[in-house]
Amino acid sequence: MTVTIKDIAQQAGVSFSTVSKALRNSPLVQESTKRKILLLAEEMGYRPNTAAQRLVSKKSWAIGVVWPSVERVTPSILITLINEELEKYNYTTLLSMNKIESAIDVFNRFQPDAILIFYDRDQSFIEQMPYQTNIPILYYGISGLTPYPTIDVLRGKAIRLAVKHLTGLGHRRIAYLGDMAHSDLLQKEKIAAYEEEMKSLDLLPGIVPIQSMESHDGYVAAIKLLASGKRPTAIISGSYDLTRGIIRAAAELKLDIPKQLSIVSYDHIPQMAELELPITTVGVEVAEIARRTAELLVQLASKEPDAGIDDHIRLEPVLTERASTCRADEGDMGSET
Amino acid sequence: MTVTIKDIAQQAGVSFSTVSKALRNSPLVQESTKRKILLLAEEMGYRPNTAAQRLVSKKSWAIGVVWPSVERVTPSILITLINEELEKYNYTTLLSMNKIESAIDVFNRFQPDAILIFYDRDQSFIEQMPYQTNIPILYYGISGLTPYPTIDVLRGKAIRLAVKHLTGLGHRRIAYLGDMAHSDLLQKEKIAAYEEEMKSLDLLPGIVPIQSMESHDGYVAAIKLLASGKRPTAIISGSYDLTRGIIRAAAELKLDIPKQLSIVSYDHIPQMAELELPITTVGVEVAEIARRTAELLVQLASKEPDAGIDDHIRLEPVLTERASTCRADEGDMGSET
DNA sequence: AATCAAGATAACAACGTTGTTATTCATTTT
DNA sequence: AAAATGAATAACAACGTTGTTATCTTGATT
Repeated sequence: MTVTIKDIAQQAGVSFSTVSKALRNSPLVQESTKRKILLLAEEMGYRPNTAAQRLVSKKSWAIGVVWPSVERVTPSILITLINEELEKYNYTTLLSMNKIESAIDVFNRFQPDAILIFYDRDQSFIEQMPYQTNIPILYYGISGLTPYPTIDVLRGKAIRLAVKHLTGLGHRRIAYLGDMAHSDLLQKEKIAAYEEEMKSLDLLPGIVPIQSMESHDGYVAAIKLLASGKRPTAIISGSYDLTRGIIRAAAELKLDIPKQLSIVSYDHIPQMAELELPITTVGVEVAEIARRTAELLVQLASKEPDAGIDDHIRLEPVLTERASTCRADEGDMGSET
Repeated sequence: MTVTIKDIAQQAGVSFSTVSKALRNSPLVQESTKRKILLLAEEMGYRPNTAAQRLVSKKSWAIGVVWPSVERVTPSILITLINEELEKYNYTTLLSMNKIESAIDVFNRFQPDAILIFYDRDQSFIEQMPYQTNIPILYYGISGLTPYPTIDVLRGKAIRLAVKHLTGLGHRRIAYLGDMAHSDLLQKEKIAAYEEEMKSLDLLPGIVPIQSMESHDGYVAAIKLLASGKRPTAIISGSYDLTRGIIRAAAELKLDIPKQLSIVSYDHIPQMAELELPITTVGVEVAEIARRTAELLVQLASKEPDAGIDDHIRLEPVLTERASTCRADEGDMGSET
């Protein structure tokens, strides 16, 4: 039913190996026959059989991604960008939404050249390691806890940058608004850094714990925080989604950003600059994360035991100053407790 | 590097074809050798090479899904369930997050046995049809507009059920809260049905248009709607996400559901019963959609030009009464305009 | 003891590619 | 004119499976 190189060969009156070479633009076949074959292939609707290619070449040109059905914005942007980066290397991205274990099963059957696993706080993944597979694995978002290559952001450092930026602007009452859910190690690292940094500056940490990371959670928490008497002059937000909620809350309470409230948000994504009010951010630019992740994946995929590749990357965050932060207004400033 | 049946054969001292048969549990090989081979395979960490299997069997046992990076809850649940259903048929689900055209490209290379495309309002998909592929395609969520097999919910009918239920309970002021974005045909069908049904009952339709389908949009719209003087006694919500927003709004305004406000929501998902207040819903149970979709996909995948399969399915919605609706309270009822 | 059946295993072709090696044929070189 | 060269193409093996066919045992039947 489907067209193979043999069918083309017959039509063209050449051997099938000539067709193969012509399609791969080998210098071993004459220009004129090459053109003829290419034309025929197009006409006949030829599509190479990847199973056969894979069988002989040992490459699938696919990267499997374990995608823990996330609904948050930032990871969703990240995976989109990684996909784009991988396309540049001629790789195709395939997602599996199963739990890690069974996703690995799927990929064992499908044999992508490498697997990318996103850390998911709902997965008790540690017990299951190491996974039963011989496909190289890259973990995103969790350093130090897996035997596998990892790429991650120095989250703690990002938060420290935020604290320093705000104290540098004269702020003393700086609250942190973020997820404190039980097992989410990514969030924990940020919170620990915040507390440490504040204490080292002799400031009182004020953490607003919330259960989930949705925008509305940020809104509710911010309303509560800002409506109280001794409100902070600055907030560090744990994510883009939360920040949107905080902005809504501030608008509702008629608080001027940044005059009455400075905001620094984690998550360095383009959307931050496109909000009604451009937000000062800390974090690694999501495009850079994507670039580095894709690069590392491709290295891992090419199996050459190249030895020397650095496969425990922690990316350096930066602070990007935008319109949401300014000097603390002395008049509006509360006394530190 | 990787273990093949030939390696096992050598270890076991039998021919590789015997190994193949043993692994597939053929009756043609002795029980004792079968056991020996199975054991060896396990020990040596054998994994069948799917490329080879596919090459000879012409089946990939995979279904490709074009997944338009959706962040809404319901489609996300749906795809999860479809995945589970397909596993029962031994199929594996692979997602591609590319735009339809390039997702098709990916799948052309990977050759799943069928492709499922989710209708996405952001895709101007119609111009591109028909797609360049010979893999069978199933469309979800858009009937009548594609030449491809389709599975869909009778959305209009669902909304009519909602209107009838509410009028049957004596409600006359019934608002519809849903997305009216430009090009979203799925939403349009619901709105049209709502208007028609209301008019046929001599009631004045009241549509609250919103731009997006996120929970917060529902919240904002509901606050505006309910805080006004002549508020409706019932709301029909266009989706689960919106409904959550509406519930929050009602709580904030101290409106009792259902005494002061009845709610019927589109989207028949289990989560509806698990909210603080179980919600009356209309729609096709998401598990049923998943079941029927998987069933149809498998039929399409098995290529047999079975002729007789019905490949334009529209599912019948049902109304599930829960705690969010009750008789209209005469006292609280506004006069219809 | 020679023949037959059957049960068990081995051998082989095929799937659609790629890469290597062999063949053909027209040219150039002697 | 015979030999050497080189370009173009053909032939073939290999990748790891599956399914069909062939071969070899072993024990039962005559």
